[in-house]
Order: sequence, then C-alpha cells, then structure tokens
Amino acid sequence: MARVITPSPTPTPEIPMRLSRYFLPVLKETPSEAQIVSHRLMLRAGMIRQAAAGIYSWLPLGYRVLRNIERIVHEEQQRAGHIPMLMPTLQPAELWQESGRYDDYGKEMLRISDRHGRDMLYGPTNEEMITDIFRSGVSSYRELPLTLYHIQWKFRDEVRPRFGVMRGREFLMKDGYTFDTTKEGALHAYNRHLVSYLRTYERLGLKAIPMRADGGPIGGDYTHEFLVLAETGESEVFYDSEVTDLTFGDRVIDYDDVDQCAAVLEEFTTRYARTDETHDEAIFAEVPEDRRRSARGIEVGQIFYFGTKYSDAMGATVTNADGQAVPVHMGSHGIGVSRLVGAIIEASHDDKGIVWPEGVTPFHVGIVNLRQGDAACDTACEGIEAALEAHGLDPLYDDREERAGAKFATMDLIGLPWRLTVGPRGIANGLVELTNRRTGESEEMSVEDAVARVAAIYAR
RNA sequence: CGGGGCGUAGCGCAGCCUGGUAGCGCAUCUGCUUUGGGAGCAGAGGGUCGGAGGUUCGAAUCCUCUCGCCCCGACCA
Repeated sequence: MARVITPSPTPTPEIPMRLSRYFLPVLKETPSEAQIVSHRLMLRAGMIRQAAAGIYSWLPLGYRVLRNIERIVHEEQQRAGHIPMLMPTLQPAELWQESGRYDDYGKEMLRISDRHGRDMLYGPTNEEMITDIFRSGVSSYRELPLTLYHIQWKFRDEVRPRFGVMRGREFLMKDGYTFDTTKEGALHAYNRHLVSYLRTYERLGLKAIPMRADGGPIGGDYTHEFLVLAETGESEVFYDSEVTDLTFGDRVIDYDDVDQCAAVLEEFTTRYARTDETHDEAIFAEVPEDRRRSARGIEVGQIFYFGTKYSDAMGATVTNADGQAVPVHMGSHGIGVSRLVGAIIEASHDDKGIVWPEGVTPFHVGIVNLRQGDAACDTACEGIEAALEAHGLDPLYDDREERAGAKFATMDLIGLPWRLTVGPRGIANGLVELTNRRTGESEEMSVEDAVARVAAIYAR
C-alpha cells in the first residue's frame, strides 16, 4: 500500500542485533506474582518489567512486539481510509464536565491537578476530546464522513489490575472515532471497521470472533466485541462452532462499498456468538446441538455506534443540505494494542515458551552459533546474518559464550518462529539446520538455501 | 471495595512460632575442565531482612502503625 504514517513513539529502525550486546534479561524461574501463562512468559522472556500494579516498562524485546502490532494496526487503519492523529494522555476536566462523564466515571478515572490547581485527568478514552476537536474544525456535512484515530496510552485506575498487560491500569489502545451526517453513514463506518478489524487480527496471527456485546447504558445492537478464544479469557462466550471456521483470507475489499462491507458483517455476525453479558439461552437453543460451544475469550477490540450522545451533549453539529444544524452521528472503535501482546501469547505458546506468529515476531529468525569462537561457525553465522539483513530481515544472532542447551532454551522461550542452527559438524559440510519453532521440525540445508528459505517465508 | 495472603541478595525460597546479629538453590564474577538441549569442580562478590515507631542487654523474629505487591469475589478493555 501507499505510504503509511506510523506516528511516535516509533524510532528509526534498530541496528542489527547480537545477543551479546542486547538487553534480554530472561528468567529461568517464574516470578511468583505471575498467574497466567502470558504474564509468566512475558516476564521470563524479558519483555516487560512491572513498575507498579498494572503499570509496566516495555523492555527491548517486548517493545519490538508492541511496535509490530502498532505498525500493523496503523497500516490496516489507513488502508480503510482512516486518518491518524495523536491526542494527549492528560486532559482538562472541563471537557468531561461538559459531557457529564466527569461525575459518572467514578474512581477508575485518575484525577490530578496541576500547579495552578486546575483539574486534570489521565484519559481513559477520548470521546470528549475528539468531539471538541471536531466541533471546532468541521461545520458542514460536505466535510463528512470522517474517521480519525490514534494509538495512545490510556489509564484506568482498576481496583484490581491483574494478568500482566492483559489487564493493566496503563494500556495502549487504538481508538477511532467516526463522524457521519446520517445514521446510515455511521453504520457503514461501523461495518467498515468490522471488516478492517477482521483483516487486522488475521495479520496478527489471531482468530478473533466478533460477538454481540453489551451496549451498556446507551443500549442498542450496534456494538460487537472481538474475542480471542483462550482458556484464560476473562469472558465466558457462547457460539455456533461454524463461526470459528470463517476466515477473512486474502479477499479484496473496497472499503467505500457500502454493500460489500455490509455483506462481510452479515457473513461474520449472523451465526450465534455472544458473551455471557448478552447470552440468551432461548436463542442459543436454536443452534444445532452438535454446533453449540461454550468457551472463554479475551476481548481484543470493540466497535460501537452510539449515535448523537456526545454530539448532543457537546454541541457537535454540522449544517446539512437543507441549511439545518444537525448533531453528527458518531461511533468509537477500539483495539487493545498492549493487551494484544498478552492475547497472542495466550493463543500461541507451548511448555517451552512463546511461539510468535510471523507477523508480530520481534525478530524474524534466530541464529544459534553452537561453537562460539570456532572460525568456521563464526564466519558462517556472520555471513548468514548479513545475508538476512540484505533481504530486509531482522535476525537475532546468539553469539554468546553459552552452551548449546542454554541457547536453544533461550530461543524457545522468546519464541522466534524460525531458528538457524550453525554447528561445527554441519558447517564442515556447508550445512546448517532450519527449525520451525511451532512444529519442531528441522531440516538440514546449505547456507544459501537456508537464507533463501527464510527470505521466502517472510516475502509471502 | 469486601475477604485472604505475602514483603529476607537479580529470581525462587528457608529462617520468624520458641529473640542472640542472616542462609539455601539459580543467576553473577574468577580459574580449570567441558561443548548439539538450561554442564562439572574450586573460589569470590552481593542483603539498611519493605518503611517508621515501640518492647528488650539484644529484633528478620515480639507489639503498633504504615507502604507495597499478590490471590478470591464484586467491577472492568
């Protein structure tokens, strides 16, 4: 696709990485505070470090994954025609007083005051702020429809944060806001988001099922949550087994095509799929018994049409073709970016560690030198590293003075999808070993073939 | 916010009941050996025992207060 902006904090590409010079504080033992597998593995793999309850530093390896997810979300948002921007983490209380949510939100909102005694808050979401921006910048229906989004840190002062980044207090979210003149237009924006989310989650290596969600106090049917099935999920879900067979695949979508987007929504949401909040036993009973499933799921996104709730409260109107000022129809649509790191691990790991999907892996391939200091092995590894980089790939070269077992265990733990093993026995015959992390299958081949194979894997 | 638990070396833990000046495993550092799945031996470094008061000749240990973290529930992306 065309140029895609990936706003801050995204630095320039990192230099080639060797483990001897990296910062990867892996743990052999499991920290006692971690209860679920993704939290345990993120701590053990040196991806995060807790700063306070529900607040984490992202160490280099974790930061790479987070950034990859962020990049994919950006690309898919912009593919759907949505416009990136960035709103601040700290907001003035006035906006929230205007919408009425300053009092409604309760203690989950972190309230602070600045040196002048002015009431501020660390934003748990951005509807008020975007509505304020919109009303001051848009006045005519001719400027609609419009979808603005950003990826920003948010804070909700959860009573009981847990499960690592899956339910932190500080979290990174993509939230997008749609503005339309009519309800029909807003519902197309809703459908378009559903389609783009399906694409996004597939690229992340996840199967996320859209499920009818609870609209909360606003009500209505126009909200779906996307759930990843996992035993450790926080929500109980009920669904027709046919929904797990649906895949978005490579289909080409015209995001401006109202009927096409509506058809995708129809395809993915007609079968029964609900969380316990909206579960209805009577309707569920109509699903053939052998297709009824109940499981647990992790919520990784939500789409929501809420009409004119904020535009009414905050006076966000446009002049329509008849010259009348009408409130805009809005929707907000979120993807839990930091939470996805945990969700992906929950969905993709084994007893040795993480198994990254190729789309989000922190490094494309690990190079394991079994005999550091051996001239033939060192030369081969350095050559492979350079060749992979020439293909635009990021290898992680384990050049530490460690034994084979320790290097393998580290690679397995951090979950790189592919491993190239270079040892004195093989290299004497010009051979290296390519191993698939997920299946454990290994194949011996020449250095040149191995580089070509890895390049081909990531080119697809 | 109700109920429960835990804070001792980077990580995992013992010691606390019955006060006597801190220990084990892993990790780290040095040396030798080893080298295709978290090596062996020898040696070394690292702790205001979460913090503050109190009791006592003496407190990791007993008492009070306080901070932090974790678990169950309610809540939540």
